[in-house]
Amino acid sequence: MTDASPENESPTRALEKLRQAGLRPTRQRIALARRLFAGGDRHVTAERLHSEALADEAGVSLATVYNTLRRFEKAGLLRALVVDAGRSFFDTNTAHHHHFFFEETGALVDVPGDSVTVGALPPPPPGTTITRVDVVIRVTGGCAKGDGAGAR
Amino acid sequence: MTDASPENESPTRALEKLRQAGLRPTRQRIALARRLFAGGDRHVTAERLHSEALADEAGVSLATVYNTLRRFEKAGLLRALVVDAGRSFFDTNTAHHHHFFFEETGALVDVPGDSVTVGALPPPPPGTTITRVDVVIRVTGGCAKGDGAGAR
DNA sequence: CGGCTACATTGGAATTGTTCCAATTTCATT
DNA sequence: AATGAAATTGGAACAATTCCAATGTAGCCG
Repeated sequence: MTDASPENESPTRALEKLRQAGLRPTRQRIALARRLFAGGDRHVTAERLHSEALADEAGVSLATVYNTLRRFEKAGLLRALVVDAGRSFFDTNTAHHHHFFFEETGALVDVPGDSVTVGALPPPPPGTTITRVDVVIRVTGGCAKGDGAGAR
Repeated sequence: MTDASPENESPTRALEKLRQAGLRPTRQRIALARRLFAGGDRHVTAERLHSEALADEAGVSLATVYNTLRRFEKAGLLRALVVDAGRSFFDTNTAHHHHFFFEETGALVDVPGDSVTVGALPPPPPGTTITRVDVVIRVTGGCAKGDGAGAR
């Protein structure tokens, strides 16, 4: 039986990620990395991850959650995105993809595969380079499940 | 000579907008509406608009700026957008269009015309309706001018 | 006009999400 | 085990925004 819940998941994947990023594998980082990378793709806020991590044996302070998320982001393990005022999401899927945003619930869900294509891009203003193109499809009315990672 | 600066601009357009939205044309709202709607399209933050409005005769408090922006938005006179953490922009162009975001300067500029086209949209999750699709093209390196309204 | 009422404005306090900081702890190496 | 660099932590500091209760004003009605 292969139980993939963050709790029981072998820390292998988490450790890999940390080593891959050249980050010291501390107790806290491992705990956070497990929660982030054990299952499928996730979209978490700092607060959410923190409250989850409280359940873990090694308590993790909110400051550390913020530090860690920022480090992970800088290391390319996460992508930050801002969709509504006042909170940032961190997306464990760093590949190029887009999002549904449920206006009522504030949930964020990956758009499956390549079902969004941006046609022509305008030339970037002279002297600039495009670093990334974000598409957010705002939807309303659904029963958005908390933290979806969309289809692959 | 047709001077279109907010100061001298006849309040006609501003008043129209207010009446159109069924909002009481108070001194403060008129002042703000003039600044917002007198020239071309704009992208302002609350703080920015507030500091501009201090120059106007009728002082406008920050609280009122926030109230007014929210009302204007609800009335469809403005569109709010959030691009980076910690501040909202209000866009006087409520038509369907997209944006360049200058990562260094935090400036936001309209993408000219229809030069971005979103190809296929995925079906919205069951039970939901798409309210809007935002495309943000993040660029870096340019000498972003403060508050651009892009080409038409 | 004078006054009534509902709506607006205001300053300041409160909230929220996030960053900063200085002191302590932990990791990795020797 | 000792050491130095890097990480963690609680709490203070911050910035953007909202809330609140008191005051002011627009518009209406007689």
